[in-house]
Amino acid sequence: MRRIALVDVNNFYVSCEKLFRPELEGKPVVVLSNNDGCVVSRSNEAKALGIRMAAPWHHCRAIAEQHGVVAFSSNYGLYGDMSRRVVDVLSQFVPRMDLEVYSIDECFLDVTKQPHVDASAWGQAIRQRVRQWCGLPVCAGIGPSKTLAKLANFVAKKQPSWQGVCDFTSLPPQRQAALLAEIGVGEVWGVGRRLVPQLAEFGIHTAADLRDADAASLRTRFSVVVERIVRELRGEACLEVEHQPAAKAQIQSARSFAEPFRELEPLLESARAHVVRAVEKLRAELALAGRIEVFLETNRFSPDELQHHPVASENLPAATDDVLHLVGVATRLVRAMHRVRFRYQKVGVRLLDLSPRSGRQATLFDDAPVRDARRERLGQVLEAAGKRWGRGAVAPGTAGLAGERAWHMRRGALSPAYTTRWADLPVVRT
DNA sequence: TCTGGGGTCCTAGGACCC
DNA sequence: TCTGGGGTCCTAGGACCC
Repeated sequence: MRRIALVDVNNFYVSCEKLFRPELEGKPVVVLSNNDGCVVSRSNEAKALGIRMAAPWHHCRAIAEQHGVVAFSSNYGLYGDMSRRVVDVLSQFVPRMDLEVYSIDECFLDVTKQPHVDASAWGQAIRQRVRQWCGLPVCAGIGPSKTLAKLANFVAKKQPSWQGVCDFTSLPPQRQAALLAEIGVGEVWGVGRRLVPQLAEFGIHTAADLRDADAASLRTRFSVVVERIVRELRGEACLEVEHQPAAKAQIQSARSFAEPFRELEPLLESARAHVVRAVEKLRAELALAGRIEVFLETNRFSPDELQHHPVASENLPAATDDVLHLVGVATRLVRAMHRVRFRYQKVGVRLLDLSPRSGRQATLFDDAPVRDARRERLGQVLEAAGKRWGRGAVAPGTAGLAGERAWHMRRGALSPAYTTRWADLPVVRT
């Protein structure tokens, strides 16, 4: 039987912030999304106050003030660095081949080949070492499939008696069934809020109900995805632990503004900056884009606002990572979509049809290998400058330089870059 | 006043081809 | 008046994840 562990950090972003602010222990703390828009991480105390995941922050203001909730803007530099440290520790417990970094705060570990008799003790050892070396609390769930590992992790987190580790594989079948019967079907990985009421029509309310449902008829009614969830719940590993991340199919850069704009110019600047950022990511992927898409959005949440959500895209004559060419195309697309009567709240750029850079395809009428070489050199220089002085330090004309943009985002409560900037290192007093 | 950003996968349906 | 069968490719939309 396969044995797969899911290890994740509890309340990850909040735990990172609390690590450097120990006086916040026991206090309600939240971390907000970009633009300080939504709550994306909550301490247990904040959860207890009824602050919901993804709740708009301005809806929580009253309760936050009343209970002294401490809010942070998201500090992805810090979280990314802490994430790498956790992965480093986990790599000591399984070969790199058997480790999948699934998200910024979660890893799947394939422990099938591990010789330990007692997976719970092994999980406790992981907890102890991550706590000691990174200062972060983690939980572990172990199951015969990824879906059951996820559920075991959920159980380990919710029920204190497990002490943060639940090995589903070691439980007798009746005990497994009883656990699954306590868990709402919406907690199952892959069952979202739309599916819950539709499954209820089939009399499926708990994880146990879903496991025991007729897989074939669910496939007909829904899709192969739901069928696969059923099989995974039965202990059949349909999903592998993938140690190598799959090549990206698309790259996106988009942001809401602090204030909406009618004018063309800030939209152009923003779109160009998104192209620059997307190309940075593209180059980091060692990939080329075959198509670019640009979109504008008005404020979807405002019923009084005139709505406009145009999308425009263009196939590129040859797959490219040429930032100047892409800026030119994006500029043209934004100009064509923009209408002055709307107040735009968001601009975004997507690079699609990605292909590996090594497989670069010249066009039939490729007339300018010399220009290509110069453009390539320019791309490298921009990339190096961005790494050295920070993103947006150097940008193609009128992409707007960092620090002087009218369309910045709100980030009112940002914590220091404790682990990634010398000036922000915490000082230890003796 | 104030509602994130970045992804993936699946399916249905239309256009088109032989 | 009759109007196949099989296939690909593309796009839009829906659902999910963190």
